Amino acid sequence: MAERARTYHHGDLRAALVAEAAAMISEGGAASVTMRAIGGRLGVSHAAPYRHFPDKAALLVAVAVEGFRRLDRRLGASVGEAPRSNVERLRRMGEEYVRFALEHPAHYRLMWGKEAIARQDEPELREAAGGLLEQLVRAIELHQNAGEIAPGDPRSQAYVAWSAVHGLASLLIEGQIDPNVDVEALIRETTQTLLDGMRARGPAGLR
Amino acid sequence: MAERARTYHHGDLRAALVAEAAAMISEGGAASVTMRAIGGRLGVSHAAPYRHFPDKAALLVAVAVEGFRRLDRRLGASVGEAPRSNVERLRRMGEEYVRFALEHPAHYRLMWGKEAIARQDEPELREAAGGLLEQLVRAIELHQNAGEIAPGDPRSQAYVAWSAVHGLASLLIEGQIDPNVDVEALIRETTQTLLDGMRARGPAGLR
DNA sequence: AGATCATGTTGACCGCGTCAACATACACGT
DNA sequence: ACGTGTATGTTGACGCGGTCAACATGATCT
Repeated sequence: MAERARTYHHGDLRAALVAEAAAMISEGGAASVTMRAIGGRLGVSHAAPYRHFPDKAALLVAVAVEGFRRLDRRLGASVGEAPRSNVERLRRMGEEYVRFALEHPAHYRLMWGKEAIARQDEPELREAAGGLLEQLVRAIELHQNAGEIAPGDPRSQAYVAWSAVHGLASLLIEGQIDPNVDVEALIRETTQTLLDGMRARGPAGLR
Repeated sequence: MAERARTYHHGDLRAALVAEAAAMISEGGAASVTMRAIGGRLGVSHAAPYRHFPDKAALLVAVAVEGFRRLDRRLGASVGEAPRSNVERLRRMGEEYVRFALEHPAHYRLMWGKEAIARQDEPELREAAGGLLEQLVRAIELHQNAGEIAPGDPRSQAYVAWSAVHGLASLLIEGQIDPNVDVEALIRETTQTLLDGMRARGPAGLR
């Protein structure tokens, strides 16, 4: 981001808008992101963004989508180096998921701000979030085949796992967790409990 | 709510504001809650609310606090009728927690909207949310004493459990879960997996 | 070169949060 | 009963932010 700001036309305003919005979210929280401010920071008029996004919500959706993609890539990378047994993949994905949220709290929050975004349908958003789920499902299937976790619909198991890490991430981000607790330990305990629960059920059967 | 609207003074505007705001949130989502609109609906001027709350955030905090209290009471009630063994209490609390969120999505969302509320410190809010945690901790201790779940710091276990149900509630509310899945079944599977994970760990020990 | 479309700019509108100045009514000591 | 102070409401204004319409500029294609 160093070779423009020259003339009337910007070059690639759309991308710049998304990037700048993401940056502002990280710096000053979602409230600091204003159409006018973002335009100003890019040396462009307050209405320029409307040439690329129908409204603010659409811009935010784009930012959220980018967040999902980033998270997706990161989970993929974290799993690459993991041994493929002993639910190690799943564990790493879970831990990495929470860490991502902790590193980018405002961005993560935005990804979930249906209220703020309104567009719950936005196909792009659904798709981006769906990618995450897919990756989770694949990891679960892998562990299932290895007999490391209980058989069953991998999709619903994925939802369970997702719930656990998303919930923990939310609690941490929103400051609901006593600052004295050891966050890393809590993350480990959460994933461990989750994985224990997903391991083949005892003879008592399900339910 | 039927015997006022008579004169200059309202009687108990403060309470009415909180109630009305809560109602509007349920009806039209958080975005529909505006200081002016709420005043209008109560037959009062647009600035009247400022006699009771320093700003909008404060009003929303009050609404959120009320939500936490309601949820707290509800969990307490659900546990009352439960057998006190076999992690039944914990299971019911978890299921009831998620149901509450599903029944009052906008309200539930507000309770977590740090971004929307800003006041992360607000002692009242912390206290209300803390009450929930306390109740959870107590249930866990009870089951621990009965040897039904693993020993260990009940507080961190409570965070784990809270994470799971809060995460599931969020996913459901935000529409991240495939509408075709059986929600009730998913709730049961989530709590079951969680409880299985919390049950006394196998001989392999922790971690 | 000329026409056309995409991209920016300017200037306005409106709603919302908030504040200051003013109004009213209730409470309380006399 | 009677003032009078304080809590509670009202009015009007300000500024900000989202958005739109009208206009300007520049790239692109022939």
